[in-house]
Amino acid sequence: MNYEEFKKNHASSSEDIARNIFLENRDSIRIKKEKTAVNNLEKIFNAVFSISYKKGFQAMSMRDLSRETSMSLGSLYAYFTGKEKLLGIIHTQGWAIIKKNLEEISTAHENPRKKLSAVIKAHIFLSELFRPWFYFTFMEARNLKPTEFETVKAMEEYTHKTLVDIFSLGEKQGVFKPGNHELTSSMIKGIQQEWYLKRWKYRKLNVSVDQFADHLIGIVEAFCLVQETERTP
Amino acid sequence: MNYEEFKKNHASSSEDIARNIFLENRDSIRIKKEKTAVNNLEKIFNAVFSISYKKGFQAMSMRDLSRETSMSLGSLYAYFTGKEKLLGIIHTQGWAIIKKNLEEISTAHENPRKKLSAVIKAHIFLSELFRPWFYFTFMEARNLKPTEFETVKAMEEYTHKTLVDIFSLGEKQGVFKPGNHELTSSMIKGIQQEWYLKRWKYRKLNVSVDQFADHLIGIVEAFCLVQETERTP
DNA sequence: GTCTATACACAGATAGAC
DNA sequence: GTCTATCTGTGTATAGAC
Repeated sequence: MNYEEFKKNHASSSEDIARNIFLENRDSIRIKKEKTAVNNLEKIFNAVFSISYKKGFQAMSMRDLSRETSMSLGSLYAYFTGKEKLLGIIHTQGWAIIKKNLEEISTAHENPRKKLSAVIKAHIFLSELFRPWFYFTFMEARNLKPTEFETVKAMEEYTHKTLVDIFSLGEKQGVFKPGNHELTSSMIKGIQQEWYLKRWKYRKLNVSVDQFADHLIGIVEAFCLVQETERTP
Repeated sequence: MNYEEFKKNHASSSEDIARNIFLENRDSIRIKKEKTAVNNLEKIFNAVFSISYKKGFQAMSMRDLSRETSMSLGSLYAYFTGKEKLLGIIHTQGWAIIKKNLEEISTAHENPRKKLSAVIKAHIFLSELFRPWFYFTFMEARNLKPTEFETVKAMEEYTHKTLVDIFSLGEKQGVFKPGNHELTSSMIKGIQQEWYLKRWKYRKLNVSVDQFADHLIGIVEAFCLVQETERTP
């Protein structure tokens, strides 16, 4: 599985996401016509990502957002009740996207080695496909209300646990070496984060998402796979 | 070398740092008595880290800072000309600390394997020792003026290059396998960042900084060291 | 549905008494 | 050196015309 294939199976356009947000927040959105609402929501979220990427969500003023979307302040407030609500919507939606897609993948494959590489790749490909959502969710998590922040941490632990379980399974089957799987999994997550946090760096180094994913898998397998020589002495 | 040993050789107390900041910014600081200035600067920086950690530098108001330091607004402005200047001082000082210490280390050791592990460890230990500085420098880099932001990127490339050079040297000497050293180095940096960005997680997992560093080195060596069996067939 | 105009709170920053 | 009081700009948010 490479990125192109992954994209075909998992692509939801940013229009689909906007529609989803519209449907889930119909009560707080004052606009009733679906087509207009979805269109403008898409514009709004893109603008939020663009501005927040440069200076952070806190530093983004509603006037900035108004300028970037070419909508007036008054109009903006017809789409969400306030800046905090806007933040909440993005986080909720962001995690929904990630969760939905990751769950699909981690259940596939039997063989631990294949399972491991599939899950690691899927996570990276997903972060590439929804990069603004991943970046935003990581960088702006501090601004969340405690209850919302808890769901973020829970999600972090869920993806972490997925990896740990695969390592444990593989160890039991004698495919992976024993070791501190918690730590190994955390470090893998750190590298995955590197991909979407420092996208500019890899663009500059001319590294494709497939190269990046394969390199990571190479490192992980070198560390955890039981060597041929050890299995057939 | 473990963390305790490292600490003894490299510890500058937060008072030392405050003194350094005082000496380097004497012209913009209105307070003349060294003892008072150093004392209050220390209090100020600790407060900035504490508040920024929770809600970010942008969201921290001068009134927040006044409350946390038990100093009045007027007094604060005797120590720096404005909020932006404060940000600049922290970044400049942060990078100075990191650079000074890393340069000392990367010149030691001849053997590439030892050199690699020393540099990787040193970086992690340093980030542990000056965690607030590392965390702040990473999370608040977006708020810097372009010129200051450039020095941050330059520093990032400097530490990156240090690793790449060690891998190249080791490859030439037949100690390390050939491979994409740029990518390997980047991934190591990602893991190092993981340590100071998610400190809460490792506290919860009960992982010490020594364990973390050793585990990382284990992974890297499994991947890049030329195997015994390959060297003596 | 979208706009302009405006209310009101709070930000950063300074002046000047002590 | 430190304080209180205050200036001025900008922020979020809303009311009401079109």
